[in-house]
Amino acid sequence: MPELPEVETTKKGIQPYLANTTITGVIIRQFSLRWPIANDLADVLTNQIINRVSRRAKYLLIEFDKGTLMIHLGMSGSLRILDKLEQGILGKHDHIDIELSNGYILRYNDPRRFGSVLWTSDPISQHKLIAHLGPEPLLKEFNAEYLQRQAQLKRCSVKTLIMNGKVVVGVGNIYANESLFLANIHPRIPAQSMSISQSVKLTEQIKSVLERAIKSGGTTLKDFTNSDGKPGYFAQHLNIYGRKGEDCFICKSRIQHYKESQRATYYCPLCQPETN
DNA sequence: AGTATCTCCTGCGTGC
DNA sequence: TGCACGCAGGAGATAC
Repeated sequence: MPELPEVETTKKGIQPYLANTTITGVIIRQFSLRWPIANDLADVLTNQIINRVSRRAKYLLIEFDKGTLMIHLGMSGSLRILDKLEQGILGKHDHIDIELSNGYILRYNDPRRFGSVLWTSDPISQHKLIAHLGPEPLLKEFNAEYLQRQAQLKRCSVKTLIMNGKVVVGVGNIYANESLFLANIHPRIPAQSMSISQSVKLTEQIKSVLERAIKSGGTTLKDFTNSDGKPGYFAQHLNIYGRKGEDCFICKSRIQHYKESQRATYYCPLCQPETN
């Protein structure tokens, strides 16, 4: 399940193979993703030159003179660069191949098909899936003062707050759990009840956990063409996520679990008190 | 208008 | 061994 660090790692991995190449062909084997693939996508992309690859929230953006290809990996999507020897080996759920003038192929695989591949000729910042998004978590505009201000405007829990893409992008369920643990904040407290010092700790920990995950994801970059296409947090040490009933690494309390907005939520009752 | 719930999908773990 | 089942989750759409 790619979160922001996995998307960033993917961007860094594919960028060197894509920039300044021409798309020579596109093979689409499965049109039914989160949104249907446009029937003319292959025609639109073929013969276009890729200018650069960027990222906004969890969208990978492949930029051309005429527009942008927006790729979201959803829950289970991945992108791989394949060299000539690998191109004949087709795996299950290999939905799209984008053939490049340098001989490599960019292959999109997505078992659960929650992802999307969309073309837009709009200025990307004005696209409806992008325009309303909150700040990038690693930029300065995401800070304690900002988060505190947003928290005052919302009637939801602090966990729901930081997972809201209009407030801040890229904080998925795993990193929401981890950053709240590291900031010693109970996930269920009302956002409005957060103190300034808690906002400070929370923004710091969100940035820290994402930055560390990106760094560890980077270790897979060197064999990106041969990797399984799923770099990321698996290699990373998780303090709280998925550890229901196990002992907290800090205080040895038993880690608790409940569901919040249909999402698995974990916390340590001692490290993350529900009252201040 | 702001929140909460629903929804898409396949792979995996569990229990019989 | 195999089957049925429940669960997992990003985030837009839909329902309140």
